[in-house]
Amino acid sequence: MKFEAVTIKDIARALGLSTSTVSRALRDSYEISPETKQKVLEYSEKINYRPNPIALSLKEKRSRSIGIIVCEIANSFFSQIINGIESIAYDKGYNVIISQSHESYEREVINTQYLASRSIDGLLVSVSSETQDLDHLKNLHDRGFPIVFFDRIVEEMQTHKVIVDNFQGAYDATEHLIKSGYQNIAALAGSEYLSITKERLGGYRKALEDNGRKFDPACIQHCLHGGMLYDEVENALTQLLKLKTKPDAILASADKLTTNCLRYFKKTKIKVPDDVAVIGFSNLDLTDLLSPSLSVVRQPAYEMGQLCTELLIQQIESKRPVKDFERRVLPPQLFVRESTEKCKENPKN
Amino acid sequence: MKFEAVTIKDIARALGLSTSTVSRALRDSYEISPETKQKVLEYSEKINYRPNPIALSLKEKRSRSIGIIVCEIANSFFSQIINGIESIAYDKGYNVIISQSHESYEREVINTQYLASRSIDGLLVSVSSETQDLDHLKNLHDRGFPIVFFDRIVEEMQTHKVIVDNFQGAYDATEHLIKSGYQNIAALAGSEYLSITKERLGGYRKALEDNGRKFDPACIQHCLHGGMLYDEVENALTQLLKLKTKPDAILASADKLTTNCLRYFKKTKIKVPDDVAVIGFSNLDLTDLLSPSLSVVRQPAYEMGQLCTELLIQQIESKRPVKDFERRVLPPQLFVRESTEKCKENPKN
DNA sequence: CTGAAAGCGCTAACAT
DNA sequence: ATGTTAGCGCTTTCAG
Repeated sequence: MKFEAVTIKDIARALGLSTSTVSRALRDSYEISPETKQKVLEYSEKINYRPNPIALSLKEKRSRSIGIIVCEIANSFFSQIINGIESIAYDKGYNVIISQSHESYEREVINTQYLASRSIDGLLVSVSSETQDLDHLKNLHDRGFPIVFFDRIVEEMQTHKVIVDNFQGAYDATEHLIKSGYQNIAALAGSEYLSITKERLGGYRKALEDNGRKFDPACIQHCLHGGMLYDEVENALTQLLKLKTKPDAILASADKLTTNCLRYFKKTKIKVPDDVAVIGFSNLDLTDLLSPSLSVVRQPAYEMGQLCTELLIQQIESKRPVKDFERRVLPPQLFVRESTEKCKENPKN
Repeated sequence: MKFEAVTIKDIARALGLSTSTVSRALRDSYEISPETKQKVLEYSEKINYRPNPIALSLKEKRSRSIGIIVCEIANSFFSQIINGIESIAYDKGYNVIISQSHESYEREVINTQYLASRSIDGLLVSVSSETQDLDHLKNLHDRGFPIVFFDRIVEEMQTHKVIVDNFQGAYDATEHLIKSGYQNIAALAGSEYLSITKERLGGYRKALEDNGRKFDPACIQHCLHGGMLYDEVENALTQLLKLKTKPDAILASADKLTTNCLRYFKKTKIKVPDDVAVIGFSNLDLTDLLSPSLSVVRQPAYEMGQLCTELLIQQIESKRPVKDFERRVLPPQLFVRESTEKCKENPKN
């Protein structure tokens, strides 16, 4: 069942004008007499005329839509990012087409190709946990297709990039743990391939070293699927808790890692923060409701979404090829709550 | 910076053929000789030819994209619904364009018009809390535009509708509270305009009456924004707690109502479930992590998304106008957890 | 000031 | 088996 819309031709026929006159009248061209304009405007208003954007796209060779590739929209951080993206996109007359990789490299490739073939004007990408090979993106990029990376970026490609200062976020969190008196701080990290993982572990390590602690790689466990699967988190934590120097604090470096970490501790009746403290990167809106309330490093997700969209649209609309790519680094925020508070018997040192 | 893609014309020129021959070869038409096909296929493979979907859309008068209108994607229920929608849409070669009303009627109207003008082939709608006037949707629907409602439906329009059995969900939750020994069960409800609110309150009332309790309208408070604003929830609860028969249990009828309700109790140091029990409609993935863990009525969101998308695409692709509209009602699931467990001193009766 | 015609990429009816 | 042409809706020269 097709939905037949009114066209410029219908207006022309009804008013005894040519399509070009109608077109010009609608765009308020100076070449059209006021009376004709008046007539055209009135009539198209009456029949509720709307230009066909597809015809426009064909002509202008642009679709006014942008694609987004994220791992999962059912994730606070990404849904907040998407809110930011949409707010700018709609303002500028673009619509957005969202696709999810579910942390699968294969799906990321398929989605990229699908989006690219759907005539989007540009792409906002946060790569999947599994992604190592970047040909699917490089191909597009090499042909001049606008791509902006956010959050999980890729150093090998020259594009705009928007991230949070992951190093600093992890540094602050780790230092907070140290200052609160925790001795053995382990890291529950995401995929080793991800930029964010490397950056966060970098900050973790530096904070330890700056505070005279020794950095031990054994205190790091990676979860390839970024904590999306409960089992990988359980395995990782089991490993960590088996260490000779048993951790008394965990730094979880992503949303799902953090929540699945809490889930594991709840399941195994390990008390937070009495037995082990937990701080995580998280944009959950509910961290205050958990019990104990959760200490987190929070990212300005909405702003990140806005910023990368602005950069992308700017590039799409730029007259000449963009050569100067920006790397915008936003500050994370540390929220200290109960999950990293030493119990009263052992006050902070 | 435009991104110039390869067209059928380039292939034709390179191979000394006409565009129609190339077009036919690509679509494997029987009229084309095997040799020509071979050549065309090879060459287009080589230069990585992709048909321009916009040109196709213009020709076929369909865009192979569907629009979604929801209040908020940063809401578990809706992000799960969207996952379900995407899974089917991508399978069938459609892409989805999501827009958020943020519970504002005005934005819903703007988004509807925007989407409609972007040549989508159909629309999946869950109306905003504020929506009463339906002209923006009726206009489209009257012109034969495919619309499917889900979750927050609208009785005045003859379309496919996919919902959960809200009446039953609320009935079960209320009965569970009664059976657990709670005496004064109040309802924290969403906007009075919404179908789901009416259905859920219907179930609440019936369960009370079936169990010999009297139904008191004073025990219901509505939040126009569905709990999106903390203040409206705080006000509503303050009212409820002032009642002469102070509630010992709350039935919250939506995700945000539930979480903001917990937030209020946490803030005011009201103990759940000792001072007051809480059960809510919620699709949060974290209800088990809350403390006390939260009893909920959960909706099969993913399946709802899949189902409404199937119905929509079926209607879009139907040869003749669809007259028989379906109303699919999926079962909700009750999960009993700690937030509605009477403390040990007063065991269940 | 207005109209005719071409063209965006593709398909299909109509030649040949 | 292949080519020519028209047309999808719209804008934009180019001609009056």
